[in-house]
Amino acid sequence: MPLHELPAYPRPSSRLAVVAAPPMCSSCSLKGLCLPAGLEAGAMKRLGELISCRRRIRRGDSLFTAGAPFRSIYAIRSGSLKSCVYSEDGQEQITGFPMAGELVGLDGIAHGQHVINAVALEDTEVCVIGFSMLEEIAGQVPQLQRQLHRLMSREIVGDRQFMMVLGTMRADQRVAAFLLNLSRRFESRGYSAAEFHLRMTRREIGNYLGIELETVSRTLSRLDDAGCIAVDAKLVRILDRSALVGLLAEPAR
Amino acid sequence: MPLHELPAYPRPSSRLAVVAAPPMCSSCSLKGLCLPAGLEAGAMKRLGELISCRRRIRRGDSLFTAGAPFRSIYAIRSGSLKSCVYSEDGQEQITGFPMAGELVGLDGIAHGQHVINAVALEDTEVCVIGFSMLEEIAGQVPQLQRQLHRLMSREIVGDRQFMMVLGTMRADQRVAAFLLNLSRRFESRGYSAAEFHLRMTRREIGNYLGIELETVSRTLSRLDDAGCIAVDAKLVRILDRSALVGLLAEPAR
DNA sequence: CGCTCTCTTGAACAGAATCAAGAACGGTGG
DNA sequence: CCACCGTTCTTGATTCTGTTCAAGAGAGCG
Repeated sequence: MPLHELPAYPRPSSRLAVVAAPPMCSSCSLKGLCLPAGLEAGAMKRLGELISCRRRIRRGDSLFTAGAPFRSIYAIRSGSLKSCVYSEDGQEQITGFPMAGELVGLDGIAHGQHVINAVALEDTEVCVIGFSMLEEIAGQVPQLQRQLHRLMSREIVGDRQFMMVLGTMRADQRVAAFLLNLSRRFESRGYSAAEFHLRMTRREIGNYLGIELETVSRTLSRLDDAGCIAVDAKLVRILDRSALVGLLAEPAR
Repeated sequence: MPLHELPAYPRPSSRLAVVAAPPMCSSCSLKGLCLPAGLEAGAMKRLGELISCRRRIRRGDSLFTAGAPFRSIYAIRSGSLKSCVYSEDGQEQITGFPMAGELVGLDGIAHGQHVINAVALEDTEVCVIGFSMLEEIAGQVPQLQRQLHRLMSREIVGDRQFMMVLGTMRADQRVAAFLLNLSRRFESRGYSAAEFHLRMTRREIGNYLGIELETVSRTLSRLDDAGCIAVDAKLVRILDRSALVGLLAEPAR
């Protein structure tokens, strides 16, 4: 069954935007990817205490916007987001497409208010984690502290590696790198690595990759013609993974 | 007196690469920028305890390389570095030019070993901060914990904002943004915002900005002709700051 | 059902890369 | 102190990748 038909998670029946039900990290299927990764039972219980509530964001709505006061970070339970920054003249730059199991909002720690915007690409649910409480408990539970640091560091590493994409790659390599990245992340969430649904538009992909939407479209068509992938609108199937990997190994721009 | 003639800090007379003398954050002129920023006396003392030693790196030598086990982070006392990642085929991507008062090595937390390389652009001195000890003391000193998180978050925010440069800007805008960024950072360290010395080559600037070194050279010449800046080899004077800022506001690529 | 947004594809154009050559600089050793 | 070498930098000519402009097809939504 293709990914886009799967209900990511059963919807709670409540229509409230904020869901009060205690989420319980220990029973969450994402615990291996998220903040509780590697925590022993006791530490996981402490972590559970501080997850005050869940919040649902409808497609197109913001989880937080630049300038908003920073109080919480968010663990994505289901769905996906785009995180983006805006220049003074309103130009958008998408800096990532966080998905289930990933943490967003870490940008707010620096100055006490968010610098980045997080917009839902589809209906999305997050666990709200009060940050001052998280810091307090992290001070008592070294495992949790370490995991928080690991995740922040991973963010830095990911950003740095993405600079390689923006700094050195041709358009077709950027698109290939993007598809391979999505594939890997879907796979580590238990979905197919070979077939997935793009939640973002060509324009958003292009913006993220530093190329125009027409170039994204053309590149996808060309990779399709070459038999590397099969594109049907937002549905992508990876037919020849090694060809994509090979593209990245090419001498580059 | 132009910046490049100023001795950044008095050199210790010892010729050893590792300097044992206790550095004392409280008396360091960079304490307002670095890890001790905002710490009260007690917390600063605890921080001082865990700075085991200083280390000097000669121009061209590495502070750490990708793959090296992660044990410490480093606070730059004087000098400057380039941090870079390499692809499997050896392609370099420079991800930043950290300077005095900034922290490097945070990339290592994620996987217990460094992912990034840090190479000295000039003779450089750093304070070595054992990370497990830092985490331990941060657990006891909330102020320090908060400051560590702030600095990691700042790293993330800076990376995201730099993606705007790589993703949306023309070559001349990238160069202008680069110069303005350097200017601001020199200024916050007490140096002139209008006149400074580039510690990196045109090739390194181009690599960082995702353009070719010829384009960097041409752009600098053009900005010079336009009267925005005066370039004499590695010495840059900013003559018309608002013109540079105006460039950034232009509709972009 | 019609509207808007998204996507694809083509043609012309432009900005930056590449190739090339010479000048300037910095370090080394005679 | 100066000649030499390699590296860095500048500048020009040419090429090419990707952008821009344009038009039509397709999909989603009220």
